[in-house]
Amino acid sequence: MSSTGENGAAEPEQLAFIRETVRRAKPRTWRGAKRAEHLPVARVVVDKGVLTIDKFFDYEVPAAMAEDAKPGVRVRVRFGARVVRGQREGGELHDGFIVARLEKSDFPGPLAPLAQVLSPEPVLTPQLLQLCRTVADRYAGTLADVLQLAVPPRHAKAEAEPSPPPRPRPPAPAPGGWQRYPAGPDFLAALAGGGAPRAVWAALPGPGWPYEIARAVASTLSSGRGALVVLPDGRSVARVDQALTELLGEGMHVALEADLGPRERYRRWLAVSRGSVHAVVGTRATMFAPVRDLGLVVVWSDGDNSHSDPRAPHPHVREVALLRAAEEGAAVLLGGHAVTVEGAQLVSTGWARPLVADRETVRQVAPRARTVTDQDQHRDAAAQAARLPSVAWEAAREALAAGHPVLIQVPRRGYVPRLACGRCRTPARCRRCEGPLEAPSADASLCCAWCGEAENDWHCAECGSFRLRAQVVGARRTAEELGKAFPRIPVRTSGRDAVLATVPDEPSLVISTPGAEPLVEGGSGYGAALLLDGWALLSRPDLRAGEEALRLWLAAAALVRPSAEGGTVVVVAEPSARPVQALVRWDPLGHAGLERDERAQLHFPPVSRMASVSGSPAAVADLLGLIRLPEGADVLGPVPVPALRGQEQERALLRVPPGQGAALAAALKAAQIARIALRTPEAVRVRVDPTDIG
DNA sequence: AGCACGCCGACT
DNA sequence: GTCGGCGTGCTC
Repeated sequence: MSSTGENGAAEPEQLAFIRETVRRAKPRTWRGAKRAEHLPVARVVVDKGVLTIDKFFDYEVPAAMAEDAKPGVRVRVRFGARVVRGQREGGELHDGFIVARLEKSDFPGPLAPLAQVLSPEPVLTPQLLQLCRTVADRYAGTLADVLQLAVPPRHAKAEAEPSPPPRPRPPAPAPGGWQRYPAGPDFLAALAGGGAPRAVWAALPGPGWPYEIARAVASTLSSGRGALVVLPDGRSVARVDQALTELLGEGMHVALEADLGPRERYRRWLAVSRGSVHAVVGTRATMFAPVRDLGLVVVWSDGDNSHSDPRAPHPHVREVALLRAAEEGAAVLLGGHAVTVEGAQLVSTGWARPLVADRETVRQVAPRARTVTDQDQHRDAAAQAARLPSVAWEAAREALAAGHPVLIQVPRRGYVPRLACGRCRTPARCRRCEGPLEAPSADASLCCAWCGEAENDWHCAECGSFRLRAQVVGARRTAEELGKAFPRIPVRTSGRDAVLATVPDEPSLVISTPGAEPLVEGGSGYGAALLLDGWALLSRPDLRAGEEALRLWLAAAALVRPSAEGGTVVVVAEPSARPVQALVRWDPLGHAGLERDERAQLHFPPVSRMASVSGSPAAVADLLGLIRLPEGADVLGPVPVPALRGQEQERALLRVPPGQGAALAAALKAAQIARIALRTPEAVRVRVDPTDIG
């Protein structure tokens, strides 16, 4: 029954036909069929998350499947059968993977036979299974859920194609741009020598970082091991893909972009799984790519939210990388222009070494950064028309006069508080529930976006001012206003729906939301960057607001020419704020270290570990009543949170001291299982490492 | 989740 | 006696 997977030379049409037949045909029941003589039991992970709560199920291997039913292959099994008049009947067909072949089962009852081996391709390797198990445990999730993230859907045509033969290992590359980092050449040498160094890398500004990543990959390949690079978006994947092709030529690596289409994606994934390719670059799902003999894991810009998977149990690429490196003995390179608090934590515990340039090099390569508050006098009439502080206006004018484009970063609408104090920028909040205030129409009175309570005589809780400042001005209107202020200078915008890849190196205004900044053609960089409305980023009600603001600023500033070539960054924000200071000094590691120390004192993650539990008040209370928390755990809340689909919602945060993260996850999982057994109807959502802690 | 088995009250 | 209430437990 392995027709679709045989390496035969069937024509495409024929394969399509076979696939259709397989899908429609009702698999045999195999009742009374001969069973396999050797290892007649297949242990199966059934793809049915919640209700089977992470148990394996044993099935009998019919003799006809003895060859194909290897560990790692996809199978279909009947599950939930009942006995009618002494005979087993029915049971729903479910997909699953064989995890082991056994001589006998420890299940006391009679085993049902496997219904079907979908394909003889062993896609779930022992290492991948182990990784998924570890990730599921880390996030209090089920193995089946993680498998769905880790193993791409099968594509029969792609599977029928042979993968190319493996290429010989390349020679170790020269250090190149790594020479700019004192510890860089040694790091590469360790990779080439088969070692597993671990580093947190504060990448210098400029277009070099994809090439540094490519050299780290090439060094690892030269040791005969494989490498994995995970980036937050398709644009950065394309840049590293390009750098790898330049350094290693075609065929040494594959890129797993999201927009490939299922067939090409699976074809490339199979090339990795079959060992024909040893280097992979891609977005978050790439973290699970079954690279053989893994020597290096690279995560670029680990503070980027795209590294957090939106699907349960929400694993984060950085955490999977660390778990995987530990399991497979691989090196780790956690890089970005910014450094996350988690990165600083790895450095402070000594688990990873910092990979940073010395101050002198940073001064040479980084643009000059200036700060300005937006209350500064708009002396210049043109600057006033553009709503720009005059310092920013001057910087833009100089860069344009020198013949270079100017980048203007504008926070995305909806990313920031809707209304804030006109004097001190403190977000306007509801007096009853702390929700954000909003003005439904231009002249209507204020009301709370969460609880709807009207607010008729607002004044600032911090400074007492009665003046409100409206929402951040979006990219579109900024473009219009700047266009008037700089007549005859082309204005281009790049944003979520229409991202510009590059702009020419000529005078123009490039207005962009964070993450959509175009590169300047020729790799030379912008003459200046204006980072507008910094107050809005800094005042977000989020634990990570400062870290995130700095990350977005550094990403934009990294595209600007060095100060020696006149490159200037102007950030419109309170000059004394810590992220603003870190931008001026270009000291991301120092900033992350300070944030880490502060979080440690406040018992916040990542030093402590947290999980959130949310759902109806009754369901949350129920789970909190059942859970047996580890020593030293705190329960914060529950507190009401904005209603979901009209249902009242609460959320509690659970917090454990360092080293108790695994115990917390285990306790959460046990409590979830207990709840299902008690058949409490309403679901609770459990999230380890919640991202939106106010 | 479904869907069986199991141990106590009012019916033909 | 026995039909059926849904509490409890299982699904290989």
